[in-house]
Amino acid sequence: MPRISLPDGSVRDYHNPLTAFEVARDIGAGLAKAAIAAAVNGELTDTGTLLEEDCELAIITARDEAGLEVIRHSAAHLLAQAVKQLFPEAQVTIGPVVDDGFYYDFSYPPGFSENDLAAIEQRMSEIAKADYRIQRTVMEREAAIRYFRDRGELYKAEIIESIPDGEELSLYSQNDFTDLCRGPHVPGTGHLKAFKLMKVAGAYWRGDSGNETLQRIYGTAWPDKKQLKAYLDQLEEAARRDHRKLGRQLDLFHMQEEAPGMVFWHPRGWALYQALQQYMRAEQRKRNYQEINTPAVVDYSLWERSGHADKFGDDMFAVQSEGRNFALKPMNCPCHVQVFNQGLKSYRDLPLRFAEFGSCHRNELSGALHGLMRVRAFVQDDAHIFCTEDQVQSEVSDFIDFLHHVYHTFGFTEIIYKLSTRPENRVGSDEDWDKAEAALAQALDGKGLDWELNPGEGAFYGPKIEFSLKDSIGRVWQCGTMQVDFAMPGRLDAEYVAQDGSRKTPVMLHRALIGAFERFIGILIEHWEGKFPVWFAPVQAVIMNITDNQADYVKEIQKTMEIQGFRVESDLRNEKIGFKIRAHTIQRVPYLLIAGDREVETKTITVRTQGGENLGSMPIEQFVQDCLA
RNA sequence: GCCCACAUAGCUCAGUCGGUAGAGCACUUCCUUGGUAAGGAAGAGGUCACCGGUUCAAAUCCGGUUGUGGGCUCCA
Repeated sequence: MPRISLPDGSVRDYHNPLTAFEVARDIGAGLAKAAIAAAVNGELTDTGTLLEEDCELAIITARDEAGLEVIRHSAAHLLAQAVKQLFPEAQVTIGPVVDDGFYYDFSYPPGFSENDLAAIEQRMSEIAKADYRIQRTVMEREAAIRYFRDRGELYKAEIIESIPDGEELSLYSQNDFTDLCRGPHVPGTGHLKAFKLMKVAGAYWRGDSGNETLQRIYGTAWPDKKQLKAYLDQLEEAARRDHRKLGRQLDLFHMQEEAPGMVFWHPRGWALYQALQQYMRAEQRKRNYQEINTPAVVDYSLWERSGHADKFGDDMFAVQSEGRNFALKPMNCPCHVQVFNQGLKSYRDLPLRFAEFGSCHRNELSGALHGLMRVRAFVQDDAHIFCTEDQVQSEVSDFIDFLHHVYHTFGFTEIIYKLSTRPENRVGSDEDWDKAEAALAQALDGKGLDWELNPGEGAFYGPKIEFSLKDSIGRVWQCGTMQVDFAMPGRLDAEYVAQDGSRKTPVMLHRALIGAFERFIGILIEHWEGKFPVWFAPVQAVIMNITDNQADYVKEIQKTMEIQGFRVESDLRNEKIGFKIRAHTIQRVPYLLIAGDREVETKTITVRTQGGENLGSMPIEQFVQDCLA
């Protein structure tokens, strides 16, 4: 005699056990038709779940966020069924829901091509149209292993073997296809109305690059066609912000075959770079960092002593000269310790903060390169803080304030915080790790930040906080970092004289705010869609004449402003003013200054913003004061 | 590095069945001196990424290399 409580507060009594679907049908035919899952006492389950006892029941439809996940998960099964029908020798592995969609990994050594996707998607549509019922069954572990092994699904059998004993194993069947799955799933394939296969990619079995490469097919799925279209439109919109496209359109930088993963900065792009560097330099100075500079090519023995040769090895560019082995530095830390080691340091000198816009080269895997986001030559806003253990937490706390100040200046509000803790292979005592991890966690908590724990992901020498930002299509890129290091100062013989006259090894904090200039600028280009604020814009204003009569006047104004340090260009081309305005608007120049006979006469310029607003005529001094200063 | 795809003029892209290449924008010259998102005309510009193969003939078909894009792994 189950008593069912519904979300609207109403209660229904039934004489016999019944399924969630039957309750929905009892409430209304429309709800029954839309039902794709159910929440029983808050737990998501199938609409076919039998309700035997009193419970709270919510019928989940495609409008619910949980419903969307169910749809995507079922779409993954739909994909797997279609693939098994078209490619019977393919083996299924896993098919989870991801942001905006789903994927399914198959073992299919011949590989899928993009042409196959169209056929698979076609078959998916047919299966969806047939509206097969999706049924859940439960199986014993051994029976399930046998079941999948008999069907040649060795990966599935392996997955089941790795599931702990005692857990209930559920299988979902639709027509000729059965998959191991926790569920829940939509009641029938007909509920899957709007999906699209996006791409095929390689992926490693169990995420290990030593394992077999599986074929991963990505897809997206939505409650209806309209939402699917909105999503596809949004992707197209995001592509317009792509920093590689804008980099070309705005003439900021280029890359070419002869220097894969390395950037040729053009005048306008380099202006951005300089603006960012000068800003960071000024902010660091305010916070008592001392700027240094260290060599880009360093004898390999230093990398052996620092431990990087072991861990970084192949990622370093080797340089040979006169029989000596050098490497282009992949990071700056060992060099900073060399600066620290010059002269005897006292505890009174700590914390000592060395900053360097350090040029690094890393021979990244060719497949990892990605526009400005992942390059082989980059400059970090790197700094190393040498301090005592007691100073760690306050330094970390100050650093987070610094980072927030900078990120907010650039308009970033969505920052992802991750704390990575001790890995299995590590140096340093457990007490050291306890202290360092606690210092980082307390600094994060002290700021009231919402952070994520990454257990075991820390560096071998210490724990770290990662600060990440998103690009235009939501990909997450790490920018800032704060790492505690117990190992390197000792390995490289850094020490200071403590209060009691003894020699002690300082703690070293590795930290960067923007991370790599290249990546950060890439993110900034996408963040602002190339419409940089005036202080940051490569060209802050373009002055243009109406006719040749004003050419000298325009040149004079350009000179005046350049002397004051502004980035100003003139456009004296024999073109109509509308043409020039269009050209520089497309180039995202914040201010367009127009000079015709009227302006020459009154010694003014007429100001138009990038957004098309007319600010009227004013003397050049007023423009500088109101708009540029 | 691995999987899939792509590479044609400075840029964005056409190029069917294998028969030696086309547009728009940009560029150069001339006309036009025009007041807030494209004035007009003419011209120049390509060993179709590179190397090899098939063929009477390759931008086109096949193999390889390099680079790029989307993922995986790795990472700032």
